[in-house]
Amino acid sequence: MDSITIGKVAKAAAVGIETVRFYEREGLIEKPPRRESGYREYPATTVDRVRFIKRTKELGFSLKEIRDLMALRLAPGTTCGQIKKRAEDKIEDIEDKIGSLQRMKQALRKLTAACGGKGSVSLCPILDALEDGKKR
Amino acid sequence: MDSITIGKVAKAAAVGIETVRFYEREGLIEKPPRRESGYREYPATTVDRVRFIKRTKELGFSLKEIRDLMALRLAPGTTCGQIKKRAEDKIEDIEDKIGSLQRMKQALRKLTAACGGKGSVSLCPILDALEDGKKR
DNA sequence: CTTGACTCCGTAGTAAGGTACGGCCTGTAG
DNA sequence: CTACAGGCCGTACCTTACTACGGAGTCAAG
Repeated sequence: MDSITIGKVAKAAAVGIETVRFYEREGLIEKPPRRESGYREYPATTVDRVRFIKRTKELGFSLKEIRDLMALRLAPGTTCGQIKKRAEDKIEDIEDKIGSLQRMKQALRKLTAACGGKGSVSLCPILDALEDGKKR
Repeated sequence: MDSITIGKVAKAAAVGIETVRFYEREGLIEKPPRRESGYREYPATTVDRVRFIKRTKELGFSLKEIRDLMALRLAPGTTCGQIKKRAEDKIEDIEDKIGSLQRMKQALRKLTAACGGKGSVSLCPILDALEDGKKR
């Protein structure tokens, strides 16, 4: 008897019970067999699967991408290179996001640099610059 | 007669009409006076306001933060320094996000470096590492 | 005057990733 | 045997920032 209940899975993987049920609904984990009572009976490996999801999510993959990744793992003929490609694509995604954030930061830096911080809002160069568009 | 309809505001600010109505509902722009027919009559300055929202959003502020910012602008006694503080706080937010993304990227880099890209998925060091937790 | 573009409103849906609720049934320790 | 913890289900709700829809009334050009 190595089957465990949903509560144990959740606890072991450090997620909520509702999250496990949610992942099941979303097709991220297999529908487990049930007891007579309807209770889910998970194999111990489900914990690993949930942890996999959790870690992969932390690397910036969406649940959809994770589902794809797992399907890929099961598909016959998938090579390691295909997985690597996903990871490399994700690195690019992340780099794009970083670039975008850095541009935001630069723009904000310029604004704060222009603002001495003194005086009333009506003269604030930050608000001024944001509102520009036509006047001034 | 310098009042304009919602369509003109939307077009001039390059947003959808629904967006303008949405901003009104959300308290980001004033409720404009109406014609007999119910049509909104915007002062031309509304375009600047919508543009302000748009630009500020592009710098990473949420609509809620933008609402606060605008309230601050109207509040008596607000200093330019308070606005500057918001901008500086936002820079910090952004830096945090960048840091988090950089950590993700590093982790992904390590994974892809470990993977030659050859062989079947069952041996993929990427999937392996993500699943670890206990086995291996 | 007619036509077609514009606007009105309220409600609902979208994506993402869960979280919560309520009412009921089950499992188990003491 | 009795609590009480744990699990079941379906549905609704959360956040953010919109976007869409339907059916109606209105405006302006020709």
